[in-house]
Amino acid sequence: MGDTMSEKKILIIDKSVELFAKNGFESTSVQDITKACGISKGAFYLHFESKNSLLISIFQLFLDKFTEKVSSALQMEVSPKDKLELFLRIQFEETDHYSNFILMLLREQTKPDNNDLFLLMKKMDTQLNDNLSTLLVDIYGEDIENHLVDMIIMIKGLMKGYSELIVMCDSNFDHSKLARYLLSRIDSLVAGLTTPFLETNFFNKNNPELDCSKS
Amino acid sequence: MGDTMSEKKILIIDKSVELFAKNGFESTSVQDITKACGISKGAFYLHFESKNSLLISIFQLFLDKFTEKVSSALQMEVSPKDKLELFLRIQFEETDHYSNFILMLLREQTKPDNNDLFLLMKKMDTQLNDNLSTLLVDIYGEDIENHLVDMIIMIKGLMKGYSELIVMCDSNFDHSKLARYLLSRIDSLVAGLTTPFLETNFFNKNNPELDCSKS
Amino acid sequence: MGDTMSEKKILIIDKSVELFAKNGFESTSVQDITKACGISKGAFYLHFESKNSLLISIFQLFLDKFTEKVSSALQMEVSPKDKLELFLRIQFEETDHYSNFILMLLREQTKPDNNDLFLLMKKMDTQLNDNLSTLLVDIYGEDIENHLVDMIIMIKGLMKGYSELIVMCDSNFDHSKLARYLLSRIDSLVAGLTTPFLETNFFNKNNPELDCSKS
Amino acid sequence: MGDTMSEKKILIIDKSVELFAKNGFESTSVQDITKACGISKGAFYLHFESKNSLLISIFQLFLDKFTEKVSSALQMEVSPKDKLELFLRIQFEETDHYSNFILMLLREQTKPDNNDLFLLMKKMDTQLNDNLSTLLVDIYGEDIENHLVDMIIMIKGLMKGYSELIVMCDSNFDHSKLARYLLSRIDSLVAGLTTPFLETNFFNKNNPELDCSKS
DNA sequence: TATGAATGAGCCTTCATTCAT
DNA sequence: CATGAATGAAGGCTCATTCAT
Repeated sequence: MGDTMSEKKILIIDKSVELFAKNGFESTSVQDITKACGISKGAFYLHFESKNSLLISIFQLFLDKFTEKVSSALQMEVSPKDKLELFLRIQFEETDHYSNFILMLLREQTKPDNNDLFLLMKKMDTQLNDNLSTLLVDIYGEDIENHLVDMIIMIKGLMKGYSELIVMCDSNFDHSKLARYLLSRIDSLVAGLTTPFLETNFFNKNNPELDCSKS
Repeated sequence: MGDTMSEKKILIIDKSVELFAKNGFESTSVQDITKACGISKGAFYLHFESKNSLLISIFQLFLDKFTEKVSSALQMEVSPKDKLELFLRIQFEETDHYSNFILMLLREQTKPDNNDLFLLMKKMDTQLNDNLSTLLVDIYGEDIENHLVDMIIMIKGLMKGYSELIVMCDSNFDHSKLARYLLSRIDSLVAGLTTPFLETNFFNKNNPELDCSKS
Repeated sequence: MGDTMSEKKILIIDKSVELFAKNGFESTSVQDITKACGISKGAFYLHFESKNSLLISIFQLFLDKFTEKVSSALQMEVSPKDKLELFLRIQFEETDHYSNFILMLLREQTKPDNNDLFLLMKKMDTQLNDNLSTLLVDIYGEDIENHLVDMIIMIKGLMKGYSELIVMCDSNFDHSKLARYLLSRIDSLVAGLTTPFLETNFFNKNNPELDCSKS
Repeated sequence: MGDTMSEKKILIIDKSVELFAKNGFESTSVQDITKACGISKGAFYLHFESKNSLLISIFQLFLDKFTEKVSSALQMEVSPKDKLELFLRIQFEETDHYSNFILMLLREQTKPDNNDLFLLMKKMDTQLNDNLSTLLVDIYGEDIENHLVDMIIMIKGLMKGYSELIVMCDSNFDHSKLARYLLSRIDSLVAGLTTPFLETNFFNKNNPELDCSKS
């Protein structure tokens, strides 16, 4: 997986992302994929161990790209608020790109074989939480700490609300504008905070193993 | 379906909700269901026409209960704000109950046969939007109208954020307290509104047929 | 079976003849039959050992009625030619009545269980052959004997040709007229006979066990 | 279907013709077929879309061969009577080959899916009628026209009478001799014609759509 | 590398038959 | 006599995966 990928492998991934997104994982047969790629069924298994491992490869690939984008954004020398805006924009951009596939992913949860996938998704969510934490503290100072958990839940909620719009409609939203809009909403939310709903250590306390912070 | 259900039928629904939630619809075989119920494969078809119709029955059942609860809440003689609070609480309570199943539902979108299901979900979402609209105008007056679409998207996002928590963790949240908390957050959001992101007629404009307001 | 039949049993036979004729034996379920009769599935098995035994009962019943009609006709004191005419007419009348069912019967041939049915059909055909033999000799004298086998084959062919018409179309043919018409054709055939095609002992020689004279 | 067929496909057709003929279509499972062929269940679907489409393929195949044989015969430069003889011989030869299967075919009338099959059979019968019409007029002149419908019914009856013999027994009949024999019988029939039984336009009048001339 | 025929487990569904009531 | 819920074998079909070429 870490290897540079062959053209064929990339082709398979591209086409299958498309098909999975459109029809779902279970309803897309290996045959469908190979036909879309113009290759033989055998060729598929030359590149992937199984249909399931393809799914994991795709997600891994997505996660890698995403992580890289985000971390390079976070290293830029701009104000914390600009960083959060950038961060939000990246979320929307990536959602826009992988959207349907991501939606589909949410389905194939806990099957024994897909446990690897589950772990990957958990890892991704943890990253997201950590990044948001850091950004929020950078922006709003240490006073926000009592509200961190709530804020993260809410921000992810807001993002998901608009992400779904991006997925469901083909609306070509202006991601930059949307990011700025949400930044402003976040400001409002923070301004009105009084008593937190969730405890500060909520993420650590709940389901130490199967962490609750899964999105 | 409206009939009083036989014990067996209820058993099948209960177990299948559980299994669908855990493994997904496609990955749960009728065999799995009947085994979990301790009945024969044939017995399943005594109660449901098909695996698919079971899915629809479940959703219909959920929708009926939910609709009833909501509409009786909306008819209570309390302040608009109290109504919204009640409304939110009901969402969380119901989510808590059907949780995983609902999550799973979001997946089986495109299958031809599940078109009925899709329509049901669309209907439910439209109801949700309408109810929220009315409540918001009641509370914040006509000035909110320009922001209705954004507010609905955001409120649904916030609710979903916390709903997922309810689903993922087994945390016994205080739904009342959560509703009050969110009410306060909604106040903050409204207080900070300036320029809307989405147009007022967004729901009507996008995919008139296959309305975008699907959640 | 020899017993006088209960009303219920007759009801079942009537309805099932109809259904078998319309949809075929395999495609008609016991459920279909009991629903058409307005009785429970259990009641069916009170009257018939199995679906298969029902089939045999029906055929037996048909055969009994038919045999009786024919034999009473053959005992009438009329000219041999009139007897043949009567004989032909009965064939068409019965065909008209049981038509679709008879057609259907031709299908469920040799299945292990239906061996009884096969024997019944063989028996019926043998009777038919014997009757035709006697009548032909009565009419055309001993000279016809060399041609008996051919004549039987041909007469049955002619009858079947017109029987199919009766079955396929709903044409209300005048069975009497048709019988007279065929009588005339048979005359023509006999008039032109020269060298037989089949040997006199054809029916006895071929397949002693599984006699070839099956229709 | 027009393609040259793979050996495997031919094997499946051969074995299934045999099994269908012996047990009927409904009572022959795909499993039965594949077992008889020594292949796996899945392999069947590599060659045929469905069990039903196999049936149609077989019939189509038979019809093609048959049509070709007949039409090449009809183009030969011989006397009309010789043509009819040839025509009859071909019927018997082909019957001899596909025999039981054809018999079985007559059964699966009403199934929705088998509508294609029904149309094919109707087409074949219409061809048969047309060919016989032409041949009869060529041989017996225009005087026969009033009797065409009856003659066709009767000739098909005679043919069926002997065809069944071919099917039921394994008798190795001399098809040539049989054809000549029947030619002579047809002569006798024509010689004795007086008043027709069926009207000239019978085929056109009855069930214009679902023509009655189905055999 | 690449192919695609072949496999066989598994899926949804139907249905003849049984049996407790 | 009558019921109908329950059974489970069997049917048509799909599909991930393998393997000889």
